[in-house]
Amino acid sequence: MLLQNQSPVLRPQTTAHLAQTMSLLELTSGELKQRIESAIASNPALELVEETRCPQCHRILPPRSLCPICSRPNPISSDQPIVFISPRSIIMDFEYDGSESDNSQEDWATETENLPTFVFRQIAPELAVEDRHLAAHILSCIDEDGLLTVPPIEIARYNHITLERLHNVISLIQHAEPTGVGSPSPQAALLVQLDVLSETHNVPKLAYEAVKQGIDLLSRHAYHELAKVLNISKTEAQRIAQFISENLNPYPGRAHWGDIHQCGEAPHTYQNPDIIITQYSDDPDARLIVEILAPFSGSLRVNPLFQKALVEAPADKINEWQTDVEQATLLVKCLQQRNHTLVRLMQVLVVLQRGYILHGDSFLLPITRASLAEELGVHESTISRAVSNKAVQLPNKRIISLSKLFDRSLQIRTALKEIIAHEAEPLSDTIIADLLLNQGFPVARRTVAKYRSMEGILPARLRITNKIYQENP
DNA sequence: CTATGGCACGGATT
DNA sequence: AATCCGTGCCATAG
Repeated sequence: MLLQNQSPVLRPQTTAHLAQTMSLLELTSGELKQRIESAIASNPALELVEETRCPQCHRILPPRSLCPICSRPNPISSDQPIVFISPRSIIMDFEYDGSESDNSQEDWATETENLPTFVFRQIAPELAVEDRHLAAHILSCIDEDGLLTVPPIEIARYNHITLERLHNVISLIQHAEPTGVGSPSPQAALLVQLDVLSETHNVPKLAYEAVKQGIDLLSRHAYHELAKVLNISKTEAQRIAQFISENLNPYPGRAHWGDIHQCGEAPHTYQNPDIIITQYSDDPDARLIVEILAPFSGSLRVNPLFQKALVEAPADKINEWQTDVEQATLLVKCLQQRNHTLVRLMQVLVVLQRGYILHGDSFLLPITRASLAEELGVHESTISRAVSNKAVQLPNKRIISLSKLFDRSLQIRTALKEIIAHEAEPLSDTIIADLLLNQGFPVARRTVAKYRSMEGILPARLRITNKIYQENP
């Protein structure tokens, strides 16, 4: 019966199988959840079986499986991490208490970019119902820096509304966390931040003017000119500049993503993890535990009862039922394939990047997707798909994009930041390139320049001699 | 003359 | 096949 069933199913659909596995691979757990929910809703042959729990640690487990952690004889230290699919679903609850449930929610909730979601949640209560769609639209236009790149007029025209109404909504967005998000320019973001800051803190009187009139001077560190414009002394100007660079952020979107300024519990993070890495104990040699989050508790399978019933199916239904079973089988298989791939991927990856996972940016090894693909014996595009769009939570509670583990330049960029942070006097790009070479990073001078601008570091000429850097790990 | 930013090419990524 | 990123070459600013 099995053969009868499967050969006609699998042979013609091998390509479909492959294609579906691929498409499942690149899904976030949240997206996967939706995908599976809709599949279950439309296909009676699919069944979600109940979860079980490990008697010792109460982890939720797939049915009939042993707890991957408690069942290990020696779980404490080993090079090999424990990697497993964890059906606990701490995932993606985009609902906020409002009575919101219309289509605009889908628009943004399914996006993998979560800064918009984060902001939307905050402003939702204050938002008029008819402006929700508008807010979602605006938020979707925000770039990684948290700035609104599309000119407001275009948005207004597109939605057929007045500029005034648009500006009301934008202003609401700007005053949400991170303050200034959704501003059309760094300058506007700074102004909003000053505005908010002045309600609770003592803001230098001229800071506002400095930003308003001297934004370009400020960014070039041209203090004498700034002083002239504001009609104050140069040291005054420097003080104001200092205040601004310490308290304001021209790119509101960058603040929360990478930096480690809050070490406590994870604050609002913009992205829900797909993978969670924890340490078994405080021992630095302790084994790493990698949980790949499945989007539902329990596990998915083809309903055996339905399959049995197939034999006695009424004549008019038999075709329909048959395809249901076929599709269900396919989906389950693809899902297993996805999980299998992810597990193997993480197993290798975690071993390789252990240093980074435990000790931070400067230990990141430059791994290429291609090399990993070779090691695993899969096509590189498979890795590429598996890696994209996924977020991973590290033991220190930071959530980063999985693709960061493949970032060839991060290690160098942190080294570069180190150098500049500790420099006694501004070093030119050429010298920095040499220093990096000594540390084992052969980078071109030109590239140093690029990394600098990436990190928002000014050219040597414009740096102050003994600049104090706020961000120190 | 030196330090940088812009443009374009080749390899990696998707 | 389209796109992104590191790099080399050249023009420009100081």
